[in-house]
Amino acid sequence: MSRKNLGTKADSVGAAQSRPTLRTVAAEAGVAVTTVSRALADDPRIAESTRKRIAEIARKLGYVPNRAAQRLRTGRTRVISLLLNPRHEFLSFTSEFLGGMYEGLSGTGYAINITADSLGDDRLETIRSIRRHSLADAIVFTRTECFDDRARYLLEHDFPFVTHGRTDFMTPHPFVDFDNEAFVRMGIARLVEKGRKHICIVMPNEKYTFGQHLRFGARQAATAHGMRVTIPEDVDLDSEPDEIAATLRALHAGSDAPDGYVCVGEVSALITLAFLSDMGLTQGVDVDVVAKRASPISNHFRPRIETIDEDLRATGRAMAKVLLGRMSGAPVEDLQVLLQPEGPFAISS
Amino acid sequence: MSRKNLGTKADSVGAAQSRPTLRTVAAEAGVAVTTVSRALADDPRIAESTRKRIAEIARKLGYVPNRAAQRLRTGRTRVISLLLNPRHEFLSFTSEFLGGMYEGLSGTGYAINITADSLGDDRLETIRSIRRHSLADAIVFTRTECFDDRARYLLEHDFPFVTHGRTDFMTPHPFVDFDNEAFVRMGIARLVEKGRKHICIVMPNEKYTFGQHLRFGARQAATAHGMRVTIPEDVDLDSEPDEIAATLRALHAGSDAPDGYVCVGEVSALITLAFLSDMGLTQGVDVDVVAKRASPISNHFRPRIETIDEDLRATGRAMAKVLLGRMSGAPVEDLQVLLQPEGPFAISS
DNA sequence: CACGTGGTTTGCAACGTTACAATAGACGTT
DNA sequence: AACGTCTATTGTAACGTTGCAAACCACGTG
Repeated sequence: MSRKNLGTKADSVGAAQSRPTLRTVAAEAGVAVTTVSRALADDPRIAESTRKRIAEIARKLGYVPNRAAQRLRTGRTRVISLLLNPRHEFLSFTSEFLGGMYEGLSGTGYAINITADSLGDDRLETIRSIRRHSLADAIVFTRTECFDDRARYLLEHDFPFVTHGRTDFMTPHPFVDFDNEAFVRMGIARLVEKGRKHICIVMPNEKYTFGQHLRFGARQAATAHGMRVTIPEDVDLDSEPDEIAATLRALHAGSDAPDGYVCVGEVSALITLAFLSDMGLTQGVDVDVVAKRASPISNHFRPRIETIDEDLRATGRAMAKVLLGRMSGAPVEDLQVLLQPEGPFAISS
Repeated sequence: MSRKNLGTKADSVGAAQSRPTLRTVAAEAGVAVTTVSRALADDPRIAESTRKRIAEIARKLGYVPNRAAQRLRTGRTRVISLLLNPRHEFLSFTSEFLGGMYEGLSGTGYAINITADSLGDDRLETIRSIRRHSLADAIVFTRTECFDDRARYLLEHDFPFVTHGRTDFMTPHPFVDFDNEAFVRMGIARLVEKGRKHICIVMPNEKYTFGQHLRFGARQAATAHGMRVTIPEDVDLDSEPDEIAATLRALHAGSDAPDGYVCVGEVSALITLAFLSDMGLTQGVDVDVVAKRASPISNHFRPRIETIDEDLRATGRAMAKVLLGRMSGAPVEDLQVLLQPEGPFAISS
């Protein structure tokens, strides 16, 4: 039971119960610890033959590297922090996106760590803490703002990060974004095809860069098609559903009410459909709705609406790729991805 | 620029740029490293006066403990792994739940790590890997099955875990569950109040324990109220929406069609409402629907349905509490939480 | 005045890994 | 035969923390 190790170095069997370490493997292979470390890291300085032999022995012994020791030694964590805002990210967004990131990181040894970015008052505090405690090698966040303080902080400290969405900073940084301009143009074009004359965009948010892109794309399309486009002010994605419904109602009450709606997300779509239902308006007759679909739940919305898709799983995968690129020092121009919308699709199922 | 440290021990200033360590603090305070370690860990062996003094110095120097070193030394990670199935958990479920867990763990120094539990073929492999690589101190998973292989494995290896949902194992283990029996009884009772005669439960899954509870509760309620309850077979939560709709349609086509529906989740509710809409059935007239509400999106469903709430945020918080309890060795009977449904509520907004 | 007795504090030795400088062979060149 | 020049491998020393055994220091006691 308590067989003690006597030899300090030459014990090839030794520690019966605990996990094998580099030393165990080295003893078994009759080489130095360093050699094993290098061999397993595919260091070219180790001869192919010994490399193979050591790999085989390590496999046989069931050796797994101790992450904590690696972290201590190298200072890198192999962890990526995903910042989530628990007040906002209650939607399917998170999971699809997460799944994609996970796919993209699988096999790389990187783990994803969830961090809520604003349980306290100061969301920067969370990021500072990640940096100071070395909790992650890189940070990802969403709902990027035009002059995002998080991005500014991370740029200043040269800490690897990737944003979902662009910023308006002069300094380029890695991002993955959805082409919301194209999205809104497509949405409006589709509604124009259907003969709609006055289109309401529900509900971009000026604060976020993607809101700016939506506005810009909407204005472009309005000019191109010579038609009316309304973007309600003082109300946005983050507003209470009641407020949003009230705004839509007010807009509808005026003369020249919208007869087409482009919804920028799934909650927006649900709210819009609820509004139409409450007002007794019929989709496809009185008005038409086109919405961004980012998850399968859109398929079940009734009345059916047409959708233009944002592939969040692909977004997550792209995010992972960009992250890995950032950490291996790829040039920033290769780390800026703009994903295109697909559609419009009529929901069939 | 390259000022070298000369003294090995007595350098109180030294390393200008890098993070202060225990040694730095010790040097500054003129005490041993061990003393600092103990002082910061509130070890009673350190005199109150020195403890305070050291704490103050540590604060001033901006000392933060190196997690990697702590992990290496203690063997504990301060990480909790949340297993998610990327094929299933695409819903708001995840985020609300996550938010709650995060709240519950905030201030404890524990981080949440996301792990997809079945990107490969074998979901146990993921868990083995967590155990073998010491990637986490505890594991959380959802969609618990009656004889869950994950739970069995973790029980066998005495690895801390908490399930969302119960199992049928004899060995008790920590869990947090929602009282689905009570939920379905409430749902049926409400439909009975509304004069409904034949109720369909959409769509529990036999495989999961919660499906069993739903069935059991439904049968109980059926007997109590002397009414008909149908639980479609061969189709469940995880089925394709098309199949589910087809089943509902088939059921509706038969004589004695259901006139009341209890939906066990938000997707189920959306699918049911879509089905009703497609069939031209009017909620509140031809049929009534009661659904579990687990996130704010239910509020926007139209036609409005009554809901019975599962508070996922509270679930997450309870989860965190149970986890902490498990890791500090609390008796298992204190680590079994059954949360009650609230409602029924008529959606107002 | 020597002597335990507690409460405090100290040094040392790990934990498992990797970076760095050094060394041992093998081999062709002068 | 002595010399450099590779290439493959080795030892040693950290990284920052905590557990353990030992030591210190008043202080009251016999």
